[in-house]
Amino acid sequence: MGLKALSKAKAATIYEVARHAGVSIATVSRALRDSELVTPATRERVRQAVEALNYTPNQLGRSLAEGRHAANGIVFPDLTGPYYAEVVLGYEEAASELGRSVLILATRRRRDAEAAVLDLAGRVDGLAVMGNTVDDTVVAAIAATGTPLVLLARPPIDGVDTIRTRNERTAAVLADHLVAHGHRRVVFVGDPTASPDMAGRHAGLARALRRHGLPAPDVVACAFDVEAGERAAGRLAALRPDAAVCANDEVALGVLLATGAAGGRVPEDLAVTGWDDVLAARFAGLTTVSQPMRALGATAARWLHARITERTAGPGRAPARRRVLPTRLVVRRSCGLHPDHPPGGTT
Amino acid sequence: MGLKALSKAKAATIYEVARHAGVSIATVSRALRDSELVTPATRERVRQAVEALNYTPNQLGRSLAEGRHAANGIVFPDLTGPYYAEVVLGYEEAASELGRSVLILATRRRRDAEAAVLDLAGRVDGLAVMGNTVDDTVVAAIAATGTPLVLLARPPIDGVDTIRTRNERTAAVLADHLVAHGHRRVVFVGDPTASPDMAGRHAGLARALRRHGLPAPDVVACAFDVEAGERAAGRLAALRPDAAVCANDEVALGVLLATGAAGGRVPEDLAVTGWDDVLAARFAGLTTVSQPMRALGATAARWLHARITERTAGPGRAPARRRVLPTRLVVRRSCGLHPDHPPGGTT
DNA sequence: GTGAAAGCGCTAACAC
DNA sequence: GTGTTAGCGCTTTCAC
Repeated sequence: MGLKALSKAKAATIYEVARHAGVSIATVSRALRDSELVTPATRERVRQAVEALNYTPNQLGRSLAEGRHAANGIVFPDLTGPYYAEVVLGYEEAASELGRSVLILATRRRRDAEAAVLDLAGRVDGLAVMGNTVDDTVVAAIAATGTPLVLLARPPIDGVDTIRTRNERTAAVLADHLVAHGHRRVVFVGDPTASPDMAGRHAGLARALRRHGLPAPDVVACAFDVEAGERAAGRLAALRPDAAVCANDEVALGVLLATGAAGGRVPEDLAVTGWDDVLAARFAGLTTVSQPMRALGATAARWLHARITERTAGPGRAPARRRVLPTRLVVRRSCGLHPDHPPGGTT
Repeated sequence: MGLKALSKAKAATIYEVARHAGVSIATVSRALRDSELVTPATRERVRQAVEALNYTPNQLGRSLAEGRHAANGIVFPDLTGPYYAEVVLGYEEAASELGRSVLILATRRRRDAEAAVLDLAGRVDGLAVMGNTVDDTVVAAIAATGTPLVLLARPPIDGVDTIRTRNERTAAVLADHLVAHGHRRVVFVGDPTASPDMAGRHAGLARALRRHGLPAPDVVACAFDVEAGERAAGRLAALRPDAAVCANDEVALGVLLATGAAGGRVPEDLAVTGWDDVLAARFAGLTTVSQPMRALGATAARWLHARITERTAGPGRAPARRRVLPTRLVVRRSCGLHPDHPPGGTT
């Protein structure tokens, strides 16, 4: 409404294209999509008008008329570290192959995560929600509106699809491995209450130790980054453990760093393991667990697509799906010296 | 149109809320936003109706009416490795603080990147486009529609805001450092033509070497991941260099791995440097360059916001902005042994 | 094959 | 303070 209205370039609309081409907006719309119902000559006129006016259809108008967003959302806590980035990447890749845009939302560092997620839900046809972001009431509210949802790495909710990665069982395998190395005093470094994944890792560890007749692991609570791991190392050392099973690789790398700085040797004085198999784990010789993060995201996108299309075309709603993706122990030298895994090996 | 229409939960609209609350849709709309223009009693009735119907406003309708998307887009090649993830994170954080959703688009592995970017442009109020994604004609076409744009890590285009990180100058500093270590035969591992960033790193290196009276660096072309670096190591060794300046950390880590596997020692037999300062660089003792990736993304989001708001409120269009963010050499042991930087130091 | 017109869900004048 | 109504840009019957 100011003076220099000219300076505000205004995107062309379908009306201007229609006028420029001497046809109706319906014809323009058809020429841009229906293909076969328009004369080649007309189509060409429209094409030229589009070109001349540098026209790009406004997706809002289109989506509103079509009753769909052609977009999916994904909610995750953060994007630091490769874990979430990989999941998002897998999701984006699969979604865009299915012709859908992707909206992202990081909840960490956000006071109004709940409102943001609800808002996001109003902008998409389907939504993936990761572990530690918003609580079940929010998820349930969204599900109740009919928006297809898939839960990633979090406990199932009635009627909602869920995909997780194997935590308990692989944690138990890891524990068996540590026990085979002769480690007896095992400590869990991380916060079992912070997310379902963490709870599962801790539970699997405890279960396996008990099976071996060993006491439950002490827990050194800490956040999930390298610095937290470094800080936790002191409290950890006070417990005089044989092995530190860390909640993820970042924490394990922090423990590695701090232990080295304090003159301790890994694995001779302390075995250390992580989770995720980030790139740095390879260079630190860290024993860890690799997860199919890309597949997690891609599966979510495909399931959502199925749900979205079944809403309009399908014979009704299929029952909620559940899937647990396998994880794999990656043995390197930080868990103890192996004859068959020479130190420095990078698997 | 099927039989079981019931099974297709339909999101409530503002009309149903209005009917349920016994008011008009305008009142509902106001109660949901205007605040002060509605009686507390009315507001409460509306609130209850919203709750009862589990109503979430459809953002399409809202945005169409308001003439804005309240969303920003960002286009990047990929999300593997921390580089882009960090940029995207910084962007998302800043954008969501400004009340905008974020749409992402990865162009790698996409045959129709151009169409996808144009489509994205129609879904947002502003768009950030990173280095190696689509070419200038696409960018120019979008700019011509009036959609605010900011270019990241790519050469400026007339009238479009651009933010880059310092490549040439820091590459020269790195080169000086290598020369000070006594290295004379320096090879660039990477593809200078692959992106503006890479071109700048190569150019800065060449310039500094020339200044020292040394020949221009040989180039071992390679892609940008660890495996590419490992494969490049053979061709690299054939050149018998003193130092390998790698295009990024992934490549450098690949060279490190392959050199070690072949029995070579770093830095005694070969100095190696990277770029980006990924987490693994710290554990590999890799000399590298750290970039303010988060700030890159955040700045982009803020500039876009300013452009978007000036479109409707401002006194006209401000001239295109340019910014180069500083980068910093991170010296570790892979570039040569320092008295003041003991091997194993992690800066 | 093409045009006219009715919405899609919402906001914002403009009345009352 | 609240209701009516005219769009926002597009798709899609329904006529011609």
